[in-house]
Amino acid sequence: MPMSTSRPYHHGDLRSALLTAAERTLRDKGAAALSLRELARDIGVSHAAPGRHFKDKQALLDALALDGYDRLMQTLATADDPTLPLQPRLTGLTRAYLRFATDNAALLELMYSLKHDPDASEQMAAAAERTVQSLAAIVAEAQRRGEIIEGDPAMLTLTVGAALHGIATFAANGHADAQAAVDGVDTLVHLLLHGLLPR
Amino acid sequence: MPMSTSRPYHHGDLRSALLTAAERTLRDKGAAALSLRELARDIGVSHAAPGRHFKDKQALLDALALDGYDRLMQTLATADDPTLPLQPRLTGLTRAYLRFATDNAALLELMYSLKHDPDASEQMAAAAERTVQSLAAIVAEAQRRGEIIEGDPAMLTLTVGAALHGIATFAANGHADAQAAVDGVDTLVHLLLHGLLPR
DNA sequence: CAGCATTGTTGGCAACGCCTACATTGAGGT
DNA sequence: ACCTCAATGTAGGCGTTGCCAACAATGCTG
Repeated sequence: MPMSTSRPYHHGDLRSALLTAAERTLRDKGAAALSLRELARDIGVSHAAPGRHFKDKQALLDALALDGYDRLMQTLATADDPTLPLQPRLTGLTRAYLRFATDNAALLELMYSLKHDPDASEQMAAAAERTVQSLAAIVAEAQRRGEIIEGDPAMLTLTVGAALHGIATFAANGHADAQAAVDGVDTLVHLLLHGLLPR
Repeated sequence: MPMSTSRPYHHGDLRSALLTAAERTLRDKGAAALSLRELARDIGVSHAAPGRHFKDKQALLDALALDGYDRLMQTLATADDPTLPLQPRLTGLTRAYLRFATDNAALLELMYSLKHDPDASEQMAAAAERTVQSLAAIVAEAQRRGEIIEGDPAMLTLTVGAALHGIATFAANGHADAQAAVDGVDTLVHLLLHGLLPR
């Protein structure tokens, strides 16, 4: 493998090299600052080479977002401890989501961005749906155990999911101080479970 | 005013014309598809004219976002009925926010976007803060009336705000069907108030 | 009415996304 | 072993964009 003197004509794994470099740029300078030509320069290939692997700039962004969903789901799966009672279990999940959101703010924004290619949008929706499903499973299980009230599990999931997503985006955008948000997770989950009305 | 034959040298109100046209493009084709030169063409001025009113493309986007905050706050203020008990009051507000989010999805995405000019970011944060404050006032008032539990009002506000914001972005992004979200508002607010635990 | 700040115009520059034609490579079939 | 061919990378060009500088028209203000 003659890699020391002159780069071989074929890069070998340009596609993943592009994704890695793009992820870095996304993290550092945001999605709008991402340029295919600049990526090509950084990697050391010609300006048209990326076109072989992504028909579009948007196609690359879509791939990045899809990978983000995978990583998010894996993060949540790792953080989830099914042996815990509901409240600490949700608290842990929320913390994990919050950390992911603050660590990957630009990526999260991209994942939730409105303009993806129609077909990529389907994959996106499917990925999001899988994430929601894992939450729905937790809710359904808690219902079975009698830990939480009965009622349309989809609505319960939607409510919990909305709260989690909301706090995560607040943290990612700095609308709520990140550390304050993390500290407030216990309270937030508690409020979600016990409600705001006096008991 | 010689406006019939040849446009006068000065447009008269180019700044607001730009904002209006930009709003339309934003709604139709998204923020990324917005081009200063195209706006200038549509309005009928030279391609450099917008530069007199917005130093940057980002400056125009920032102005658009700030206007969005104003409109959102006005929408919420109009929808708010302080004479109502907490639950229907919150339900009404949530519905209004949901409608705004679905009617102005691209604008909302822009408003919550990460990359604004630093000074514009301050105004942005201030605008968001004002919106949160109006919600905080409702929470505080409900606490005074004994309608909801005591405790750090900031945390209660954060929780409610996160849920509202989450459901709104879900609806705007189509992750939850818009109509389903609207129909679910009653349930969502009810869950927020009563909690998920059995009583 | 003279001067000057405001607002618009023209032209140019570099960068970008995307396209087409061509070059190099590796893998599979005979 | 060869030959073909799809896959991958290169070179160049086109149209558009954001931004800048130099110049022109306008209208306010002393």
